[in-house]
Formats: sequence, structure tokens, C-alpha cells
Amino acid sequence: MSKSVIIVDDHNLFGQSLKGLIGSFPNFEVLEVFKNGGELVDYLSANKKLPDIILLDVRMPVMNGFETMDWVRKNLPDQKVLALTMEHDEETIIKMIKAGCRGYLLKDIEPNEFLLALNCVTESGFYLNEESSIASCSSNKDKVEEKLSQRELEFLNLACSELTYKQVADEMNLSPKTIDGYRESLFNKLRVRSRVGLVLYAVKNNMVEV
Amino acid sequence: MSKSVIIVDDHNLFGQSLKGLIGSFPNFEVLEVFKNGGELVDYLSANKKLPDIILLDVRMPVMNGFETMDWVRKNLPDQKVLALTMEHDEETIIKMIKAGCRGYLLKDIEPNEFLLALNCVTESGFYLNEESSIASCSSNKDKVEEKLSQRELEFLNLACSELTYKQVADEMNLSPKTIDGYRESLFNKLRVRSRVGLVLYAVKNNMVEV
DNA sequence: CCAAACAAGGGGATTTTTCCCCTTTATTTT
DNA sequence: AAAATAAAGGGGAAAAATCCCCTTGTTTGG
Repeated sequence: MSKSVIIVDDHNLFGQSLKGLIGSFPNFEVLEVFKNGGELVDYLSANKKLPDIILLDVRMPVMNGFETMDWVRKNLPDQKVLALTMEHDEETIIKMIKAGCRGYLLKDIEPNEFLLALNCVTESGFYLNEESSIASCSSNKDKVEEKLSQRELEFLNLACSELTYKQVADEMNLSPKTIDGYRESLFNKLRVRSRVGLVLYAVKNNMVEV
Repeated sequence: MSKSVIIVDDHNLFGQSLKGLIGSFPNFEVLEVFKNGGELVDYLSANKKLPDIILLDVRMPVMNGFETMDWVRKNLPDQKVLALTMEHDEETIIKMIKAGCRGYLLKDIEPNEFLLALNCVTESGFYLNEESSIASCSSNKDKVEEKLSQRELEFLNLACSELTYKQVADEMNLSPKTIDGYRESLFNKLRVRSRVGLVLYAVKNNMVEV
């Protein structure tokens, strides 16, 4: 019996090309190609046919990979999802694996490795290559991310702007002194020594939209 | 007669998938798929068959799109090259068009638009959609980039770090006051109001490695 | 139930950044 | 040759960011 796949990727040319490639594999067929998580959620919510595998990009408009993965885990906990992205930074890999995806593929893998991964997931339920295993073990950076509270993340985002801390305080309806506390706390957690350091950290780890 | 295409893209899965898609178009065939500009240059240097079109990614290891485009223009000025990337920022588009490519495609276009572009380039020599035309006209950002001197770029890079301006001055063997001059000058040129603004500008426009 | 962790806020001092106005010396353009 | 521009440097002041040490409630895990 043929295994069914749904592709979710905002780069349409890639999605459509990949559909062709997967279609050429024996025993695989592509049910749908979506451009963002929102379209996928609409489809899945409509009780349409569930695919054997969902290939999920991380950076997408409307609803990104993390948000989409959260939704899938809540609503279809048994759905197999493979993250398929260009980001090879540990943060992203760890976040996606924690969010519950069954493996992490980089867009620069060879097609035969890709086929292997598809088979691996349908049969054993998981596909983890060296990079993602390494990433999920070495939880060094991981821990610090964990420790950032919602409020701290809000602050971090606002710090990545030309607002002064005083203006950030207004924005968050807090006193400048509290903001100073967040700043100091983040400096320690993220091991940076200046606001520029904060911004660079956030950019490096895709925590802000640039 | 069939038109020949060479694909240069570091994301192998994309390159191979795209090969499949192009192969399915009538009158198109893919000669080679390379993972970076270096491989392309090796091929072209070896006097192998020249393709009708080269599809060139911009962000690649070893030899990126700009460097590759420069080489092609110098050595094979009549070779038709289409940039095919994810970057939709004006800087990149302008730089690639200036470097001499015949058009600029985003990876999120529809396959039929893609086919149109391929035909357009082989027949008329150019393919410019709205976005790239807009970009090459509205040279607003363009001009400011132009105006940044080598020294200012050096400063900008160092400003994107946790160094204080005093330390940046040491690094550049200049007085802190001169650095202050660069700072002020860049604030005006880039229309930012703080060091964080500088960093964000540099990150947005891929002027620093993050 | 208690101690630990956390969110919010503050005083006061130091350093860094930002701003505005200014000079000199080459180089380039007109 | 005169004018414009780039590169380097400066004084002085105001604003912002950084640092260190501190208090008061609230939650929350053990």
C-alpha cells in the first residue's frame, strides 16, 4: 500500500518540486502541498484523509513550524511529522524535536537519504540522524532557553529595537527598574555583557523577526 | 531543440527535486546539479557543454552567488543566468541584477510562473517580475549602501559586537572621537537612532555574519 | 507548611552612548 | 584654482545603559 505524504513549505517551487520527487519514489504519494501551517490545520480540521507523514518547514508565514507542531501534537498526537528545513542551528532542531516531531531533515540531504528517512519514519516512527541526536543530547544552550519566562521573551523582543529601556518599560507597562531587572537577568542567563549582545543572541537564535 | 539547464544550489534536496520538475517540462533538460559556485566554475572551466540557462542560488558555501556571477560575467559574458533564491530583500536583488544576472526568481513562485520565466529568458534574454523591477528602480536603499566607505563598513561590523566604542577605536587604531564620527555618519545614512538600530540594519541587510 | 524561586520595584553610582558644534589635512571634482 | 568631500580628531554636556545591592509580595515544589 502506498504511503501518503503532505508537504508544508512556503517556498512553493520547492514544495512542488519535492512533490514530483516523492511521487517518483515507489509506494509514496503526495496528498497535498500547503504553503503554511494554517493551511495544514484547516485541512486536518476538516477531517480529510490523514497522511502517513507530514513534512513540515519551520520558517513560514501565517503559522510557523513550532506553532503548527504544537497544534498537531495537541490535536493529533499520533500524527508522524518530519521537520524539513534549512536551519541547522541547534536551537531550532531541539525546539522542533521537543515540540514532538519524529525527525529533523535538512534541505541539503541527498535524495536517497531522504527516501531512507521517509521509510524510517513510516516503519519505526522515528528518524534521527547524527546532527539531530547530537543536538538533543548537548542540551547546553537548551537549558538557558528553557529558563526564559514569557515576560523575559517579551522584553528581549522589545530590546531588539531602537526603543530605549524607558520606552520598553512603557510598552510593557512596567517600571524602568523592573526592566533593568529583566536586562540584568538576561545578561546572566544568555552570558552577554551589553544590549548589543542581547540583540545578537536573539538574532542568532531566531528569537526575533529581522 | 531542448533547452539545457544547470542548477546551482546548496540545498541538494531542492536541487534534485527541481531537476525532476524541469525535466518534466517539455523541451527542457537538466545537464548538471551543483552544490556551490565552485563546482559550477570547475565545470565551465573544463569546456564542457554550456547550458542555455544557469539557475543560481545566492547563499551558498564555498563560492556564493555574487562571486559566482562575477566570475561568469568576466569569463562567459553571454551566459544567461537566473538568480533563484529565497532572499526577497532589495539589497540582494539589486546586487544580483547589477552583477549581471538576467532575472531574479523567488523560491516561492508557482511552477507555471517558473516555466514562464525559463521560456522568457531563453527567448528574450531577460525575465524581470514586478518585484525585481521595483527593486532596481527604487534605488533608495541602494544609494545609501553605495555611500558606505570601507572604513565605515569595518566600523559597522565591529559595532555589531559587544565591544564598546572605545574598544572598537583600539581595534581600528583610531581615536574614540573618530569612531564617534563614523557612528554619527552611519546614523544619518542608515536612518537609525541608536547602536541597536545599527546592528538591526546590518543584520537585516546581511552585512554581518550572525 | 515552609523554603525556594520568581515577579516587580527601588537607590545610587559609574560607564557608555548620543548629540551638537568645531578644526585640520588630504583628495577629488568641477 | 576653487569648491566639495572624506578621513581624522576634539570639547563638553545630556541621556541611556550598566552595575551592585536591596525590599516586598506571590507562587510553587517538596
